[in-house]
Amino acid sequence: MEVSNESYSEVSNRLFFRLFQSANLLHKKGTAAVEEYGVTTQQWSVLGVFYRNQVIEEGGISVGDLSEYLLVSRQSLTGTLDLMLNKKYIKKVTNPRDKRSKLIQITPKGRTLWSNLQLPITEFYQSALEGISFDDQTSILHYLNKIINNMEAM
Amino acid sequence: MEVSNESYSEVSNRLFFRLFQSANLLHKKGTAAVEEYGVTTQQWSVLGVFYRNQVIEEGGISVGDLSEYLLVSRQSLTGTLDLMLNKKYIKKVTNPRDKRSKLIQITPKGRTLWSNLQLPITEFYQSALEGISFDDQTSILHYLNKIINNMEAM
DNA sequence: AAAAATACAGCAATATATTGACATAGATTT
DNA sequence: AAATCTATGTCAATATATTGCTGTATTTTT
Repeated sequence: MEVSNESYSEVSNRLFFRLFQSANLLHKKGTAAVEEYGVTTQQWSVLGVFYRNQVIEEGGISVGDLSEYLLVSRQSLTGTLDLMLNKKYIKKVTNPRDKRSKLIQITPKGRTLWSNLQLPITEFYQSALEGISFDDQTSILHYLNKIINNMEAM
Repeated sequence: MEVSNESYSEVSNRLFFRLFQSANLLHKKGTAAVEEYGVTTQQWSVLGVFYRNQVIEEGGISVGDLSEYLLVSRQSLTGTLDLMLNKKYIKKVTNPRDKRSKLIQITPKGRTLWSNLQLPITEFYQSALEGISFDDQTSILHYLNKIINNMEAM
C-alpha cells in the first residue's frame, strides 16, 4: 500500500503525542496506586534498582551509574534521592575507591517498603495492560527499546 | 507457550520502565531538536492544537478543553500558557458565552513559529523511528491508545 | 613531579507535572 | 428569587525534569 507523507506525519505525530500522554498518566495513576505508601513512580524505580544482581554484588550504586541506568540527569536524581534519604529508605556512603563518588544503598526500611509495593504495583500494571496479550506486551517493549536506542544515538 | 508469572511481571515492569524513560528522552531530545526556536515539547504540543479542525471552527480553545485534550492538569497548563503568552505565541480572550472561561488563540507570531518547527520536528520523529515500519508505527500507536484508555478508566 | 584534562555530585535557574484550595461565574434545586 | 452545587482558571506547595556551572578528586599527559 502506498502511504502518503501526510499519513506518515500524522502517525508519528500521534505516536509521540500519545507517548507523552501515557508517561504523564503512568506517573499520575501510578503514584495514586501506591498513595498509601506516599512514594512516587520515580522513587519506586529507584528502589527497584537495588534488586538488580549487579547492584547487589557491588553493595550499592553510584549516583552517576544510577543516573545512567534511569536515564535522568544527576541533578534530578539528587533531588529524588534527598527525599528518599529523609524518609530513610536509602543511605549514602562514601565510595572507598573514589572520594568523589558516593554509593547509594537501600535500608531495611526501604526493603520493607519495596515488599509492600509489589502487590499494588502489579495490580496497577495488570490493569493498565488489560486486553493486551503477553506477546503484544513483548512487542511494545521491543518497540520502546528501539525508539530509546534511536533517541540515545542522536 | 506457558508463561510464568515471573515473566509477566518482568515484561510489564520493563515495559513501563521504558515508557517512563522514552518520555523523558522525548522531552530532552525533542527540546534539543528545536533549540534554535527556544520552545519545549509541551509548548509545541500546545501550538499543534490550534490546527485541529474543531479548534479552528470554534476560534480558539478553553483552558479546560486544552487540559483534557493534552491530559495534563489545568494548573500545569496555566504555567505553560503563561510562558507562551509572554513570548506572544498565543493570546487569551474572554469567552463571550461564559465569563469564567477564557479562549486561547494562536497569534501570527505563533503561526510563524509553528511553520518553522515543522521541518526539525519531522526530522526528529523520523530519526527516532528509524528502522520501524509504518505498519509497526501504527501498531505502537494502537497499543499506546489502549494503555491510555486503560489508565484513564482507573 | 607537576600540569592539564576529565569525572563526580550537587547548586542554581527554569520548565512542567501533581494535588488541594480559593474566588468568581453558571447551573440546578428548592 | 434564593440557596446550593458545580465549573473555571489560578494560587500555593511539592516533586521531578533539564542545562550550565562549581569545587573537589582522580586520571592522563608532559
